[in-house]
Amino acid sequence: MKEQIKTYFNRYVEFDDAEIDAIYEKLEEKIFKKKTFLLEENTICRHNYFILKGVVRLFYIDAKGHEKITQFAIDNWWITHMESFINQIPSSQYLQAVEDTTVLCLSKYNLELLYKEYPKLERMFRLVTENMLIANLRKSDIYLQMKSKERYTFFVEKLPDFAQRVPQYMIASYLEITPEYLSELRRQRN
Amino acid sequence: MKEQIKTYFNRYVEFDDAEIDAIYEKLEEKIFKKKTFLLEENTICRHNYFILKGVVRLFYIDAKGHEKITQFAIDNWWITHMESFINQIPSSQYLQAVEDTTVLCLSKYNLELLYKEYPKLERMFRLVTENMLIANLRKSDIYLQMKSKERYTFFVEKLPDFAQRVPQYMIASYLEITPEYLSELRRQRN
DNA sequence: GATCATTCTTAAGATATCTTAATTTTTACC
DNA sequence: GGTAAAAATTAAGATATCTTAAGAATGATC
Repeated sequence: MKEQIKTYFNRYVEFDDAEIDAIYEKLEEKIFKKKTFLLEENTICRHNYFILKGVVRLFYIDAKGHEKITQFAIDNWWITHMESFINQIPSSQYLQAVEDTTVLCLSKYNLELLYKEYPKLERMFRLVTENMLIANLRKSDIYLQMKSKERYTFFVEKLPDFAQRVPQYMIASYLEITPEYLSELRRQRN
Repeated sequence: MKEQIKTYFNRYVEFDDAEIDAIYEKLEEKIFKKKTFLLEENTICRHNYFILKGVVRLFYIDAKGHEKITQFAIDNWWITHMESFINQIPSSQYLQAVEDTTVLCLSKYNLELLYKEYPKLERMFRLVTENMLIANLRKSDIYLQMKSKERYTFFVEKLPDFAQRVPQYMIASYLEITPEYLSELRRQRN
């Protein structure tokens, strides 16, 4: 487990083993069974989660009572409700395990401690956050340019890791399509 | 001008005057006349721009030849094409002054130098990037939950600074509405 | 102040996507 | 292996939004 996080961290900034050990000590490993909530609506998100293995979704319930998925995350991704975690305010969304998921929990408190002690970590998260921002901007661009059908083929082709581990109605939700319409799109040849 | 950037920087991290001076030296002030391009499609974005005064838009031309605006920025905002700037790859979008605009240009090269010399800056941009990410996620949520009409009233009410300085067809583009349809929405009382 | 360019509006017909509701298929569990 | 729960499909009617094309209004320039 420590190997996995070490490999990940060193992709961004070089940490020596002592540093990794010290950081690792502040992380708590936890298992969330399928359908378990890592975070519920209206509660403050105290952790940023690093997924060692599994799938997690972030979603909210809309005015009509339907779930709308805004983010998925799998192995080697960080997931949290950003606004809630960063500003320590109540979350408008839920974080839930889509399959049995093992995570490393990094509390806001420990993170701030670590930032003080290891400025390198400031750099790492600056880089990680930049990547998240770019990914997010890219997602917006895709939704802006593509119709439902294209979004679906794009998703299935470009993110097979997700497409295979997540039920179709969740993909529909993430792609901002009703499950019924996605079903119709799939029927149209190809 | 230096006062303005000092105030801005100190909102995130405390810098002393010597540090501000040193950072300020690496910034180049520039004026872009209305309709001038700060960045053109297919070129690498070499700078991150801090807007001292003015309005800038980020947009691309879609398959049908229509301009699609993805971001606006006004006084005291950073604007760049993130993916192009961070990874120094050709940009898929244009950056253009909507009105006469004064900016401070921070080159990728100078930024990397400054990161090495002033780790505090690493922290500042980590925080700035987090805020950008949160703003972006929030924007996505809004587009997900609101119909065109609501997006428009939301925009006009919540961002009057933009609404007043930008022509209506640009607002339409930013809100992902055709100008014709926005016109119709406005006619519907209120 | 006239003229050209830019921006905004109007309206009719087209289309992508949703809603609802019922049915079928697949999966999970005792 | 049978039954209940979850997921996926089908179809008909409704609706938000777009497209096209033309005209009106506003603003900028000599």
